[in-house]
Amino acid sequence: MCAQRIPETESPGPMTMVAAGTTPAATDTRELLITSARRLFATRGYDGTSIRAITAGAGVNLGAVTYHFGSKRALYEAVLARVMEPLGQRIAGAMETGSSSLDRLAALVRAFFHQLRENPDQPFLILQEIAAGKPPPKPVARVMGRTAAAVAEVIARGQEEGAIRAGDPFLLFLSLLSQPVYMSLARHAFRAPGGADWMSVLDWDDAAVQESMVEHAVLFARQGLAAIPIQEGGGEP
Amino acid sequence: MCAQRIPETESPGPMTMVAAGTTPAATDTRELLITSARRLFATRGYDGTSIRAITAGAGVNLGAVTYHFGSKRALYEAVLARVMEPLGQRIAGAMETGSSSLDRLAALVRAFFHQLRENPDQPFLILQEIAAGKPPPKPVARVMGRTAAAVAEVIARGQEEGAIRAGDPFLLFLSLLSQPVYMSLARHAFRAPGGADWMSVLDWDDAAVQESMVEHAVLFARQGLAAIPIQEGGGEP
DNA sequence: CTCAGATTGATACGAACGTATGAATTAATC
DNA sequence: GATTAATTCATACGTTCGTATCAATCTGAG
Repeated sequence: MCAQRIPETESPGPMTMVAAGTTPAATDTRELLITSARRLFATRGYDGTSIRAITAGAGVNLGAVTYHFGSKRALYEAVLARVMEPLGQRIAGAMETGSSSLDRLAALVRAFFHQLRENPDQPFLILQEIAAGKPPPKPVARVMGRTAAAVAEVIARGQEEGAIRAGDPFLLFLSLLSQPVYMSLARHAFRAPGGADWMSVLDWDDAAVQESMVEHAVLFARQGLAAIPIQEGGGEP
Repeated sequence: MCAQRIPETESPGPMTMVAAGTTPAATDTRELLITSARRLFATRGYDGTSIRAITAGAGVNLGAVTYHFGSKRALYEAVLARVMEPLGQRIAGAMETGSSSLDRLAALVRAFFHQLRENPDQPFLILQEIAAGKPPPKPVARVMGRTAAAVAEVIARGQEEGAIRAGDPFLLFLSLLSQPVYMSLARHAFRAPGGADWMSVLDWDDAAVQESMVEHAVLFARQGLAAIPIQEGGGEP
């Protein structure tokens, strides 16, 4: 079985013709490239990662990126697609669990946390381009779009049932998502060398601490969503 | 013959000991560079911005960056310091206002929002390096450290008073901060070209929408912090 | 075995990068 | 006006980048 070129989701098909066939053994090179690129893009950023570093890390020839993906950019998108796929699946799974709307949303937060814990590089890969001012890459936008639609619907239903407070479902979705994303980011960002004293209280690598962080975020989100009267302004009760 | 300067840390005077009080008109170049660099770093990222682009944007000579800052990196840190300074001041101000702890923290969220609205480039500049896997630059870490300490103290006091629910003050601080940061990021990230249908509901540029976003986040944070009994829905520890 | 196509390999190329250098110019002091 | 330091300017250097090129090698079908 031989031969293919630039399969993946998007199909620019720059170079040779595709002799539609099964995946060749050489697909190994593709996988090696994606693995190496994922690691480097996450730790050094897109612009900070050279094709030479990627191919060297993968133990393949310099020309492999051009051959298998057509360009550095296309490889980057392939990495993002690979990264977003399990996230999207996990989110979809979380939205089908549980009984009440609030439970479903709590499951979403948990799913996000666990996904980001198993793939610590994920928030970096996703936020990188966004933080650099560019629009989110296609694979990211796609999964985020699907997620937002599904979550907003659950939120709207919860509002009808009276379990979730009034408010724009999309804004509530953003507030929800902010918890796992921001905290996973902080988890790595605040691993300061020399240990800044103001965060030395937390040992981010301790599994128990991580679990308590998840529970904290779930509780925070749950309270933030709940339809509960809260006294505004003023002082103490 | 050239002279050396490079203040290294941003605190001392711009350059050599100039005759007291007389700022050489050439300090303009420094400001022009910082302004141009800030804009470009925010919209293109550090690696994506060349010294040539910065100097061209500032209308000054190519060598100006090396002369006034010593290196591209030093200019970047100067930009960050410039950016973080008003943020830190605004935060400090917010923490001194209001009566109750909850109000103080609500003021903090509001202050963050308004700061980020007036400086839309700020989250990009701050998150860029973090998202690229590097530790947060010095000026960022400094302000964040001060903020975390102050906020955690207010939270701890609120907990003693019974106004704020139990929980790690630092985690609560992160949940609090996540609201303005994440939403300001989303505000720009989701300005999708072609308008993704799932977010077309929001017109991010509408001032009223922005204000409602702030109020939403404040309410979400307030509810999330509040010491309020919440009925546990399904399986919660 | 043969051979065409798929893949890998070594190398080249032009562009862009950060920085260095030293002359030209400006501003301040005497 | 002369002197000197501060700053600007034009240009050069060495490196690294993404990509292109094309020969070498591998693989499976006939």
